[in-house]
Amino acid sequence: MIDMESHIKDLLSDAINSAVRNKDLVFPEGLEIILERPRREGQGDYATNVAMLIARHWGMKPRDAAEIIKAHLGQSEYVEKVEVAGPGFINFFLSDEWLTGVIKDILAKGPDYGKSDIGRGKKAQVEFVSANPTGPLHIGHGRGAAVGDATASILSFAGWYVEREYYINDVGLQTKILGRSVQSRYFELLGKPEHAPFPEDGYKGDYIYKIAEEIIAEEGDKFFSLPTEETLDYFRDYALEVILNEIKKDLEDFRVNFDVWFSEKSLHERGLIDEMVDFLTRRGLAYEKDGALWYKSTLFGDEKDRVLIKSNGEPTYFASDVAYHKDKFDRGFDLVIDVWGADHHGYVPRMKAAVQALGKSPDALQILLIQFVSLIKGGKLVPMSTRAGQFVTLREMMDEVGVDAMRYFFLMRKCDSHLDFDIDLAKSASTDNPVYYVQYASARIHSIFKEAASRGVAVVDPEKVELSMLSTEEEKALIKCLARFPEEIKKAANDLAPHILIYYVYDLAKAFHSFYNAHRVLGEENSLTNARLTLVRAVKVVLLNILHLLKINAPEVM
RNA sequence: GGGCCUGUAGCUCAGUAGGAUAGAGCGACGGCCUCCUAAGCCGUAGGUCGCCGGUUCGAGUCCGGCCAGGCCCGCCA
Repeated sequence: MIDMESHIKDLLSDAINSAVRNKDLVFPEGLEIILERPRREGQGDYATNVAMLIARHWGMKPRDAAEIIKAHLGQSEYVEKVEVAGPGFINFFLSDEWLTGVIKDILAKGPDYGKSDIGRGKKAQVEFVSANPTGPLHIGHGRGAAVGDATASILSFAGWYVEREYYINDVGLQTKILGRSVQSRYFELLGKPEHAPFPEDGYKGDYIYKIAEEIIAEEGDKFFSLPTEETLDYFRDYALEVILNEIKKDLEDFRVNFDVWFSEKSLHERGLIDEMVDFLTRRGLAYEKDGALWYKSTLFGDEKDRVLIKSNGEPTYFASDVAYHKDKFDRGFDLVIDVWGADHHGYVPRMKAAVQALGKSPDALQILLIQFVSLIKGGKLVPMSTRAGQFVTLREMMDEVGVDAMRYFFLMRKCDSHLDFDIDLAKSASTDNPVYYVQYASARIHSIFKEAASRGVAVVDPEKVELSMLSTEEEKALIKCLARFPEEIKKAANDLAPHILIYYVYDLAKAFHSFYNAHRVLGEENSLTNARLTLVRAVKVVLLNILHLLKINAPEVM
C-alpha cells in the first residue's frame, strides 16, 4: 500500500514542473506542497492550496493557476476525480480501489498498522512524574503519568527509541523534613513527644504515622537512648524507601513502567555537579559574585542570571538539574522531554538556557507543562490543597473510578489546558462517558465475531473478499476514518500531544457505531457478510492498536 | 511591575504551517430495538471565536494594545 499523501504530493510536484516547462513559468523558491483533509463533504479526500501560493509568482489568479496544475496532473488509479474549487483549492477524490486497499493494508500489517519511521531510530527520553518521595502520589501526578507515558508510547510507535525515566529527589531539605516528621511521630507514638518536636513545615499526613508505626514494630524503642540528630538519617532513609516503594507500586498499577529510576543522590556521589560547574566555568559561562557562583543564563534569553553554588558552598536545586540534564545528553539522547507541573513554568527559560550552555539546541529539550486537575463530584469542586495535606491520592482515584477511565480522562485534554475531572461521569456506565463509548465499540466487535463463530461463518482471506461491496455512506466513512490512523500518529508524535489520539479513537468509535446501527454484518448475502466482516476485522485492528498504545483496556464483554 | 498559560455554542473542550459555509460531546427538543450488546443510532435548535486595531487575496489561527481568570517571578526544593 502506498503512502497516499506522498503519492499525491508527487503527482502535484510533477504537474507543477511540467506546467513550468510548458508555459515558461518559474518554479518558486522553497515552495512546499501542503495537503490537508477538508472538513466538508464534497471537498474531496485531500486538498491543497498550492495554486493559491503559486499564483502570485505566475502572475495569475489562483483559480487559473489551479486549472493549469490540474491539466498537467498525471493519471493515478487511486485518484477518481480532481476538482478546482473555492478560491483556488485543488481537491482530490480517491477511488474505490484506494478504499479496499486500506482494508487489505490494515489486515496485512496488524499490530504494526499506523507505525511510522519519522523518529528514524533517534533516541528520546521522557522524564515524568518525578514526584518527591515525601508523600503519596496525588491526582496531579496521575495526569503527568498518563501524559508522559502515552507520549513515550506514541514516540516509540512513530519510530523513536524511547526511554522512560523517573528522577528521584532523594537529597536536600525536603527529605530532611520528611525524616524529622517521621522521627517526631515515632516519639509521639511512644509517648515522648518532647524528644523531637514536629517540624513547622513537616508532613502532616496519616502515612507518616504509619511509617512511624512500622519502625516501632521493627525496632521498638531503641532510638530512645540515642541523640535525635544521630538517628535522623535512619528515619529519613527508611521513610524515603517506604514511600518510593509505594510510588512504584501506584505507578505500576497505573500501568506505567519506567526504564530508569534516576537518583539525585547519585549525581552528587558521582561528582557530576562539580563536573558540570567546571564545564561551565571553563567556557566562561559562570562567575563569582557575593560569594556565590552564578550561571550567565541571560546570555541565552533568561531574565536574570542564576545561582549554581550558594555562598554557603551548597549547590542549588538548579545546579542539580543542570548536571542532570547534562547527564541526559551525555547519555546520547537526541530529544529530552520533561513533564512538569504547570506551576514550574517560570523554570523553563533557565532550563532552556542551560541546555544551550551545554552546546545543544534549545529544541532538544521539550517541556510539557501539565495544568492542574480539578475534581468535580456531584457537580461541585472537590477542595484540594497539598499544603493542608488535603488531597485525593492516585490510589484512591484508581480504587474509585478505575484505571481505564482515569487514563482516558487525563489524556482527553491538551496538557496545558485545565482539566475538569468529573468523577461521577468517569464512573458512569452510560452514554455520556466517552471511555465506555469507545470500549463499547470493542465489545460490540467481539460480539459480532462470537456470533459469527456460532453461526459457522468463517473468516475469509481479505484477498478473496469482494471488498467493493462496501459501498454505503457509513462503510466508506468508516474506511476513510481507518485510513487516517497513520497520519494521526504522526501528528500526535510531532506535537507531543496524546489528546490527538483520544479525539481520533472517539471518531473511530463513532464511525463504527454509525455503521453498526445502519447495517447488519451477519445474515446478509454471503459476499456482503464477508466484506463487512473483513471491514470489522480492520476496525478491530486499529481500535486495539490505539487502546494498547494508550494502555486502556479493550473489553470483549460489557 | 515583568513573564507564562487560558478565553470558541448554556456546560466541557477540539480546531492541522493562515484557507472553503465554525467542529465534537454533554445538556435541551423530536424520532429509532421482532434483528450481531439501545452503555447505541438518526435528526433539530444553539456562535459578533474576550474586546479594539494591524498584516493580506483570505485571520479562531500571525502581530500590537486592552479586558478577565489561573500560575510564576528566592543564594527554597
